[in-house]
Amino acid sequence: MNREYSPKDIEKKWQDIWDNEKAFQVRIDKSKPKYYALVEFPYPSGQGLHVGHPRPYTAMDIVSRKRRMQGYNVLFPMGWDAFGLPTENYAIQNKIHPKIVTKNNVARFKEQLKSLGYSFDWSKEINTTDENYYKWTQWIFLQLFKKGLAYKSEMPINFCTSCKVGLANEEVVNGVCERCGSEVIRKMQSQWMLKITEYADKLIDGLNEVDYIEKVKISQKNWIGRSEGAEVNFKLKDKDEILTVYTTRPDTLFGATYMVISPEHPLIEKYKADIANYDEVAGYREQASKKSDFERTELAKDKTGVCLKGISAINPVNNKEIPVWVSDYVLMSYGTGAIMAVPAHDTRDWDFAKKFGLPIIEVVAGGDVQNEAFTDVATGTLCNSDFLDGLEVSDAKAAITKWLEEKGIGHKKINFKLRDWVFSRQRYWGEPIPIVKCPCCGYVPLDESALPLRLPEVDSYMPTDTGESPLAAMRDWVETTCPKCGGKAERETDTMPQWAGSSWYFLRYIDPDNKDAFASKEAIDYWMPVDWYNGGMEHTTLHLLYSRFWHKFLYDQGLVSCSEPYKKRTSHGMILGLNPHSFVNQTAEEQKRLIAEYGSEKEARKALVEKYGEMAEHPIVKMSKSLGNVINPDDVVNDYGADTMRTYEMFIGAFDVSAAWSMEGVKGCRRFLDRVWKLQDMLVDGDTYRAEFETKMHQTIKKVSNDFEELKFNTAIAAMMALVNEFFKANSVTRAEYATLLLLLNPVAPHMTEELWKINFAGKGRVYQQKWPEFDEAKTIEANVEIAVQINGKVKATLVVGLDEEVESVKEKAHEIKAIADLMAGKTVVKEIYVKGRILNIVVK
RNA sequence: GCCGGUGUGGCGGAAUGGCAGACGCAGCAGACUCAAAAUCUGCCGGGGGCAACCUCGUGCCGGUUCAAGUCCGGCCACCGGCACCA
Repeated sequence: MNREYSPKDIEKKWQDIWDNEKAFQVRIDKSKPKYYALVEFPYPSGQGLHVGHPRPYTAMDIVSRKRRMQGYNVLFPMGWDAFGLPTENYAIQNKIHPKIVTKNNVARFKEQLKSLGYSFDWSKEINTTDENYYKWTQWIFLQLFKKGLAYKSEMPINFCTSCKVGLANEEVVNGVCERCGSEVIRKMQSQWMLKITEYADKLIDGLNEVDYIEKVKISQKNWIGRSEGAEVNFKLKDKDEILTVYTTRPDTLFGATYMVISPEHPLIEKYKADIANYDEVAGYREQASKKSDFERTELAKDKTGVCLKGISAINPVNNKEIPVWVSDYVLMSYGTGAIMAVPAHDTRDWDFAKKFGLPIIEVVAGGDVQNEAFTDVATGTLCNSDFLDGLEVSDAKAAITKWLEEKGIGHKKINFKLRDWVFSRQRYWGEPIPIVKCPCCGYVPLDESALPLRLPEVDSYMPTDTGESPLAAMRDWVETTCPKCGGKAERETDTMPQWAGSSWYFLRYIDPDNKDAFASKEAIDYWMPVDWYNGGMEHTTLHLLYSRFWHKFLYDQGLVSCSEPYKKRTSHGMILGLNPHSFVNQTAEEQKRLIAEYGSEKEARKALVEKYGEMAEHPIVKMSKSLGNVINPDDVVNDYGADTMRTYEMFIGAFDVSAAWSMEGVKGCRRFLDRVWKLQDMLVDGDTYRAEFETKMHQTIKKVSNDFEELKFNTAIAAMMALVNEFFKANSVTRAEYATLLLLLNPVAPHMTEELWKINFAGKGRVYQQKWPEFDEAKTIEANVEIAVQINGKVKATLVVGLDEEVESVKEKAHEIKAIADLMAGKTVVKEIYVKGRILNIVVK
């Protein structure tokens, strides 16, 4: 009898052994195929590790460990995305330097991650707030600046009227300040911008060469929002002026009954004198500018606007005079800031036309345009459109575009929803932007030798009431000399957004201590691209887009050797908690009691909603302190062990779907590991698989190997559980069988399997040094199989046949079964379908 | 409104168009125990039948097929994201 399974006694021990043996440290080794596995590095928040963190980490740890056993040189690094708001806010509240807060949080996170036994190469640890790291973030910014991809622009920021502080989007909740609940307005501020729009096409096209899960590709494409249409010039009546619009529906040009320009459109000021109701228009513009983003969206359905009296336009296709309106449903930031309105075939124009009594002219037949806009482009033919009449929409688009180009009044045009990236934050805890503003030379970049531009010590991290960064108050830091002319100049006081550090971190892991470059050419050529990158769905648009943009830029500068940073991208689901207030999460007794108390389940549910609010209807919710359903990973590791934690995180459900935590489920996984431990007491000699286990062994190796590659960890573990159950039934396991089981299980439960290996297979080294088990396809197939015999598609009997048995023999045997014979009595066989090794379906009449 | 996802036992969830419910949890029964826990073994979708067995069953309605959770068409509900992008 071997000793009890006690994770506490073995887990720390193995973690130390791996550290001492430098088991997972890698260096460039051209004799082996490389494999770069990447997980999103965490933001080290004050709350410590959440049970959601280990899900992707364990998954990629499994992949990494398996790859090593398969002979790959695996890089699996970890670091800290440590600049950010929560740290800064915590620092403000507690008057502790964010550097210290970060240091403490990182220490805690690291200890927690270490306790889970991940095979990270800690020698490559990075931290975005280290000056040796952000030196290179700043360096890349300078390259962008030098190539004209970083520029300054007036942009609105969120500004809290009470705190008098600029807010990040995530600090604005339902249009009010997250902290004080006061109104948030938009305030214009000069901001650094990155010209990501220049890479819009490349970012779409690049998706064709990478292996991302489909929904990630779709969301990237949607975010970039490429649309094809045309720009059309409208003449203003009695003026030498052209108003250009962008439209995706040039085919509906004959239905344009008015035009709309954005409140910010320069036309208003230019023709101020001609606009009879200028005061009204200016008032409307004023009102629109005050509207917060929240109001703009909330009031989306209710259209507002003012007609420009004294100004009108000419529709170029029929020379009809049409009015020009101003409305905030037209955005200055998309297209030309002006539209032609076709109320019959655009929902927004239709709403506006109905409200202001503007004419609606049908130009695509097929709908009922007086009652509803007809926007279907797949059906319908053109009407009331002169030379376009009778054409399908797509043909009409081509015809009118050609016509416009011939007449010189319009041309084909592609537009993107993607906007340039607002790269400034009026905050302290971020990378300083290495730019100096000189009264003579304008914006001047620091010399590369001046990097890193360190964050200075300040007295207060609180943003200023002008909306500027706290750095602005540091006069002796701000006041500097111009690198170009040597005259007096001021430093940029904005810092970079949190996205900056994470836009290139995978490049630093491969050569983290390099002093001369962000990474050496040799390291880049060997390790890049990332072979498999897993992360959360919440980062599939922005982070992925931003980092691909930076990488493509570096590629264009010849600084990296591949145009896409990530070969493969997958996503994991969130870990949620059970809502303790929800009816369905009550125990059976409690449910009965509630039904008795309130008369019916419906009434009981209603009562719970009254008591706990709408949330009570949702059985699965985000973990929150107020609900008391937060699970602390440390507790799970303490009570059940890291291996159980890892196993459960993988067994909880399909990897890409959200799952609710269950402590009962954790216990089940611990029981499974206990059984694996106990198997050593059933160990019998045998260097091979026993005949009766051979198929099962090969099947399990195949299943586990394939499932680990496809992120189907739950079914891989289920297969191992089933195998263990078989050994228990036999009350024995051979050494060969047990060894294979331990190797298969090692990526999931590395500590326990190393310990069992050491106890039972002494002298054979570590599990992490072993080869991954192989299977023989031929041996995964059973010689004899049980098939189902159906009559008219319904299973009536089962039958054991040889896999390669002749069809006639199978049929013969089936007809001999009494139940089948009885059912067929007096019927004629229409046909019989035999699917090899699966089913025999006899169709009778 | 648009995009994406999900819907299967009491619960988490399995099922290349081929025996729905693998594996786990909870539950029930038995073994062990003075007893309980732990452990081991068995049962475990609903309805009917003493039983062999019959019958219904994968959100709803229709279709394709010898055969549909799976494919096609039309809905419904919930979740996530985007949201006046012309």
